[in-house]
Amino acid sequence: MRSSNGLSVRQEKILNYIRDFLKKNNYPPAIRDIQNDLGISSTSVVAYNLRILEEKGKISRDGKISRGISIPGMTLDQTVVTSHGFTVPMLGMITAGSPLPNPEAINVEDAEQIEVPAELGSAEKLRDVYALKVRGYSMVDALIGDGDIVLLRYQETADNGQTVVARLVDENAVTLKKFYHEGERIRLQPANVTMEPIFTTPDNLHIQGRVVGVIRSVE
Amino acid sequence: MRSSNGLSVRQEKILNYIRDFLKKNNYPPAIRDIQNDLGISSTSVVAYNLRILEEKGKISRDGKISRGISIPGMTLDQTVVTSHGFTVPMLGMITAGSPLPNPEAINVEDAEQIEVPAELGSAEKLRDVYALKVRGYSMVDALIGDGDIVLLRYQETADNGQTVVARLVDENAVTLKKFYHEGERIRLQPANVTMEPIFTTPDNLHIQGRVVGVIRSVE
DNA sequence: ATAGCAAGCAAACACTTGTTCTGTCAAGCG
DNA sequence: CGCTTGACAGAACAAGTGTTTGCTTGCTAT
Repeated sequence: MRSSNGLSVRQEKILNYIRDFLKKNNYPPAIRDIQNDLGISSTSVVAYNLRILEEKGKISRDGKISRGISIPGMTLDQTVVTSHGFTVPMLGMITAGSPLPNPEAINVEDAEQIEVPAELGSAEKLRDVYALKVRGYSMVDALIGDGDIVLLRYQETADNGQTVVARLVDENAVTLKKFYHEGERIRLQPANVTMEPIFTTPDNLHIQGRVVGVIRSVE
Repeated sequence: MRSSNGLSVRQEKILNYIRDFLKKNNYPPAIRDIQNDLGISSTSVVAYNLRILEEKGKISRDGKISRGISIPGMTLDQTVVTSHGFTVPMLGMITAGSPLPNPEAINVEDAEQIEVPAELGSAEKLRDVYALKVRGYSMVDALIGDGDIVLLRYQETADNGQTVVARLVDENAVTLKKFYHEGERIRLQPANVTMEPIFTTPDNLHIQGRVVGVIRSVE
């Protein structure tokens, strides 16, 4: 049984194991680490599959040298707290009315990461931050336009006037709007004079994050 | 002889060697790698100094495990296709009418550098890019608000409709406006319905850059 | 069936590599 | 002067680790 990328299940497991091991320890695993932790009966089987992984370019090895495995695309970098941005996962697109996959359901590991300028916040502040690409013009009066990337901090509550990603449970829709709690009801206000607000109840609303930054590329 | 950080010369050499080795190979060096490449006579000397480096927190080790050295602050990260952001100098503030120091006169080296997401352009495209912080609301209709950081590519010409930093020679003023070349005259148009355009001649105008990106932090 | 082959198994082997033990040497100190 | 301590040397040892070899399996094409 093979998966779509042409690797056997075992090879894929090994590859993932190496990746995880590297992330965790910052040095590569030994063949016997792989063998034991994946429950493989013999080191030669691991060696055999590593050879194939190398032929396919998934890993590269420094022959004979212990733990001489590395994964192309993974590099050891000095993280300089002061001058570096941080990366946040780009989880998709948002349009008024279009469904957005639940961030927690998404494999954040696999999501494309985008770099965020340090000016937009410290590492602390950027915890639980993700990015969405905006489609449409419903927030132009809030200076958010089509094609902009919005940075969102995941939170389930908001203050009046904040711009939030709101999920309407019944409609199963997700939308980017300004949030106003008005007595018993919630008003979701587009920042565009030509558009009407949406009214709903707290029951029907799940806030999925609040806008903390905007990034735009001008061509 | 010790250096300012309390490490002996040899310890510092070892530390640097480990760092370099990691960058180069993406896996840690063995004690004998260190020994040979630094011309140290015995593995025990290396082990001795490694112990000290660990006590001082400069490295961390996974005892007994071969090549189990890592440097706190260096982490193995998946570099996504978007690789890294780039830094551009933050040269100051811009408001309609306020003077802007000539970018070439500024010591770019000394300017505060801000990090730019790779999404805003490749290294190639970001050549000659600088940043300014926007004061005022003259460009709100172009989705640029007070406090936004605009990224500008230095260029002396522009196409109609592009947002540029324009210096009015006679007035000795600098302003962020949309650029329109209309026959013999130039129209500098604020993106704000409540504000009037400025008309001038090509002689009196020096374009100092064009907006290529916007970064906003929302509190 | 039978040969071929990918994949796996088990054990033995040899090289790597960290550790430890025993000294040496110079500097600081009462 | 004898003692201690930091730094280093050399060598032997014990794990740690990659490789190799020979032997199954199970499947597929001939």
